[in-house]
Amino acid sequence: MTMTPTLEDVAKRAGVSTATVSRCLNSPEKVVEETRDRVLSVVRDLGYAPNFSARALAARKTQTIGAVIPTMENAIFAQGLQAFQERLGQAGFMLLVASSSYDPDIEEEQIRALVARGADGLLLIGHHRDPNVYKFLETQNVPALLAWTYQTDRPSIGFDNHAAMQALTERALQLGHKRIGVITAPLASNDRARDRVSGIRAALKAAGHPENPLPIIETDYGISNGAAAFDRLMTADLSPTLVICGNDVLAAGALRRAQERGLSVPNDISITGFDGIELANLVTPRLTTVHVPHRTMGEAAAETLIAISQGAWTGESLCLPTEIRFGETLAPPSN
Amino acid sequence: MTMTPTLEDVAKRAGVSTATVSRCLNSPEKVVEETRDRVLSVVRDLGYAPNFSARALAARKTQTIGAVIPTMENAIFAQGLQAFQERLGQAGFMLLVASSSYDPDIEEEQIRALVARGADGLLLIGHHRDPNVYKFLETQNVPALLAWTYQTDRPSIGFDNHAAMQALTERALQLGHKRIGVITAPLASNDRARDRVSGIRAALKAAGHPENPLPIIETDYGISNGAAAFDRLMTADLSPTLVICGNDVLAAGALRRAQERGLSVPNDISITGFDGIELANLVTPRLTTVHVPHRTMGEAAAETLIAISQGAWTGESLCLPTEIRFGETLAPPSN
DNA sequence: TACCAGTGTGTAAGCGCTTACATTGCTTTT
DNA sequence: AAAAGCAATGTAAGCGCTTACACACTGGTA
Repeated sequence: MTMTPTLEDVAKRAGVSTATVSRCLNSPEKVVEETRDRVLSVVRDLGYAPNFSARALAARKTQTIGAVIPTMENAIFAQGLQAFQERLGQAGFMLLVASSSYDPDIEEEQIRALVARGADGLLLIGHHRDPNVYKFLETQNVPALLAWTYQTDRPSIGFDNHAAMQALTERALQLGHKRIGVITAPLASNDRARDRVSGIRAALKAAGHPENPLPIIETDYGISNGAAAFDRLMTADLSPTLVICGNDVLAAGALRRAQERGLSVPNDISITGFDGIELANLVTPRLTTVHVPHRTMGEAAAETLIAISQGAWTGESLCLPTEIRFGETLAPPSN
Repeated sequence: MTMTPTLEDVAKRAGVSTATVSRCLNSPEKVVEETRDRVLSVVRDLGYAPNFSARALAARKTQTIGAVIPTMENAIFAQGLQAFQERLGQAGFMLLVASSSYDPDIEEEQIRALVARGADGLLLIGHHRDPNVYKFLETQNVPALLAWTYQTDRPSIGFDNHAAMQALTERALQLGHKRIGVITAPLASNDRARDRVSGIRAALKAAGHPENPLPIIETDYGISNGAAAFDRLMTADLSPTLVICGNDVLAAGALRRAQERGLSVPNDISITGFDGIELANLVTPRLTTVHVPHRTMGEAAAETLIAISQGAWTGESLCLPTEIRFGETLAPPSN
């Protein structure tokens, strides 16, 4: 097994010191052209690539940003993350991604792993986590930016889940809906979902609705889960005229099952989503949903994190506007 | 600014040597319980986290696997990658992801970056790339596993794009289709797309079809792109009775536009997809498509890469079976 | 009692880089 | 012609870990 070439190998072969080779690679303007050409051609011949660990150890920075997201399968995060990584790449940063499967313990583990790997900064989803995690990040001096949420007490970049869902619900209530069901992602491990549900409750309360018997079905992400949840909602005593879903995927599943059950949407029943992913426009009829600017958020997150890592940051959280996108799944109740 | 604690800080505070602290962390059974407890409690107090770069440098392995995928936004890769990373995580490996936006130069850059970061192995999508890239990987002694493709000359794990598409096309031809159009991802930068199109051509040839005037529209990933491509296909002289799409997303876009144009699918026109993502089942009517076992592939890829990195690998490429999933978008031509 | 194996720790030599500082050999300047 | 400045390069001290090896102690065993 051949050893992979090191800086020293290059230096020896080019007849210079390791310092000069290092300079050729990192600040070429400090080396006279002749030397530089010679060194670089040796680099090419040997197929030399710098050892990142050694470089990071010596230079004390990694040009790496870590992100822990709940899942990669979710189109929401994928799109934002893609934008995030593109922007990072432009600035010469790499992205380390880990996913937690919505499990706080796994998330903490991943955060520690990313910090250990020398991430210059971290992107985290949502705001709710064990205070020790935040303490740990402070001790380690690793800045963390929260996304998909908006908080004033920590650096964050996202939107107001509560207010957005409240606005959508109010709109629906104005149409006269009284019997309402909710399908949401599991609340225990998902603060965005909780914020959205609290937005629904706030709207109900403001409209003077009885608040107790709000049927809520919690289920994992997935179209078929949305469909199953819809069934459960319909077998409850009260058959709703409006089903508010915590995200578009669940809504798409609910919509499909409604149609399979012979219900006409929105004539017999209204259904709303949240997120505004492409899927919302693809189903028939198109979903009425809350549109979230994912790309913008991802790009802004990258810029913010880079700024933080360079010590140039104002410390302001950013709240992006969301907007209700009207499809054809929301209408006044028929009875 | 407080310095983050090092092994030595812990050692000093616990009154032991750095070697002992290191042992407590990496092979606890070698340290007597009393010492270990003392050390670990100091670790906790100080919020110590090992410096990964230093560890990697000293131990000469990173427990990190890199992956370069064309895009994160694509549900196909997302699902496989999620499975990949889950399996890696179980084995104590981390995943470094980079995306290339389907650009070979960017891909090469990303590969170099991942290698420099000490990836113990790489997951790459597809097989076609500059020979120098493979040479570089060999020089660096970094094993690479190709996925979403099946090749016998290099370690790979995937499926036969050509054969799968050929099978689907043959099936369609048996129904009597004569006028056929194709919508595909850009061929230049995507060997899977090329393989699929060559599968179509092979089927046409085998069935004795004239091969030259096969209208092919190349377009980027995206539902609206699929729709636009469908329009272009229909404005061509020959209006097809069958539109074969290179992936489900393009197919979904084509389907939607067909319906918007007042065409009944599959009565007036048949449309097929490829990939078998959830989307295929969500549209109405459901897509007839080729189903690819993404999770299985992702998991197998993880296991293979771990095996390779531990020197325990048989060297066999793996070809997973695909299967035609019949929805309701394929039927005999009406005229 | 002297010897040994076994166990728990310490010592110290790297791992492959970066970078502050020292050195060399020119040009300029005075 | 000597002093000074400057540009290009070399020297070597780490960065924070892992781990081979050395060492000290224990409790058998001969």
